[in-house]
Amino acid sequence: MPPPPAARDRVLDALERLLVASGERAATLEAVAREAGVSKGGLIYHFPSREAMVEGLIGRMNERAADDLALMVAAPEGAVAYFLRTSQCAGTPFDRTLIAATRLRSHASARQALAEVQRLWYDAILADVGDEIVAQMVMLMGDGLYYNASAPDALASAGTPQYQAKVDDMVALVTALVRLRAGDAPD
Amino acid sequence: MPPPPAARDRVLDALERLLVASGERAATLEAVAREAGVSKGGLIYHFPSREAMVEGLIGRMNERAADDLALMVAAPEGAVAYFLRTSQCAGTPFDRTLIAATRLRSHASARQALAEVQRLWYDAILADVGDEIVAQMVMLMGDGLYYNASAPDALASAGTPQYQAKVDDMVALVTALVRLRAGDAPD
DNA sequence: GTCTATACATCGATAGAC
DNA sequence: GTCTATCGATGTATAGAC
Repeated sequence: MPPPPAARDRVLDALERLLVASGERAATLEAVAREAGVSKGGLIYHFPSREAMVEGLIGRMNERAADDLALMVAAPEGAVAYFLRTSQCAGTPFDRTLIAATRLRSHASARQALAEVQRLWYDAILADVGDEIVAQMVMLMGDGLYYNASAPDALASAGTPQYQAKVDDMVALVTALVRLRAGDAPD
Repeated sequence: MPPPPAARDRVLDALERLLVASGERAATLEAVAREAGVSKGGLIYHFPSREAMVEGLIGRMNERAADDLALMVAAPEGAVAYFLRTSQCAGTPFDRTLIAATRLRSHASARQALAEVQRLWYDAILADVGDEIVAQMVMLMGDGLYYNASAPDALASAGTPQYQAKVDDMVALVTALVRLRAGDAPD
């Protein structure tokens, strides 16, 4: 298969930046084309409609999520530690794509894709901790980390040593929680 | 003080519904006016610009958040239990207003108002659990609950007995975690 | 494959009748 | 206090040159 045209990826990059920084309202065809450094006509050659452009971003999100999931299940530190650590959004391409996708939740296909990613994450986390409630707590914490990291202001402070340490503490607490549930169940 | 004009509140109600169900892009002046059952001119009498309408919603969010915080600190079950229980979004007016406000995060004033609400919540939760990391975990879980509840699909399934029980389990686990941290600190 | 030019709808906002 | 009518700007999309 031939490499995808570079302009197509530049358009999706631009779309992501606008979505993350300014929300869906700012991500018009004109603004995206300008941000990508192409004309409106050039953009529309790659994505014949706005909806197609949105679908293109969702497709990219699915691809990158699959790659990330493979890293997650293979992480030597465990799925939970990997999940919480990467949910703090250090600014990887996948982070940007995922946050951009959450700005498109008014589109049913984006909601569906995000729900599927969440399901896969949950399965991996459950396999790691072996406890449904703890797994759900971890999922909620991951959602919360993404929610907080996705504020345009917060993106700067993400990945600082203090923040890193905080997440490490949380991982330790979750581990303690798993031991607590497995070891001395009250009843 | 005279009662605020009913049309003004109807407009904000309509704005909330559109934001929650369809996102900011759908919340145009025309659509909001139609949903509220007034004309565009009638809407603009109450909110002279779209920005003023957005500020109106943020103002309502601040009012309702203050009321909710008072309930939270006075809750006999404790701030954490109250916080997690209400974060599952049973569909109260405050829930709708808060979720609608999260759809406006591209507006700096909305981000600022939401950050302030979070700060007040955090203080109340910290006072309850007395442990910074646990308090931050609870905050993240609350954000996660709101994130998941705010999907248009999810609003139906919120508040079911199963969901209620899940949150109760999480409250119990947090309580156990607090005891663990307070009682037998490893070092 | 990318551009310019343009059509047509809809947006936010104004003016003025009632 | 609410309406209708309308403006200029901007939105998505099309046609066709290069």
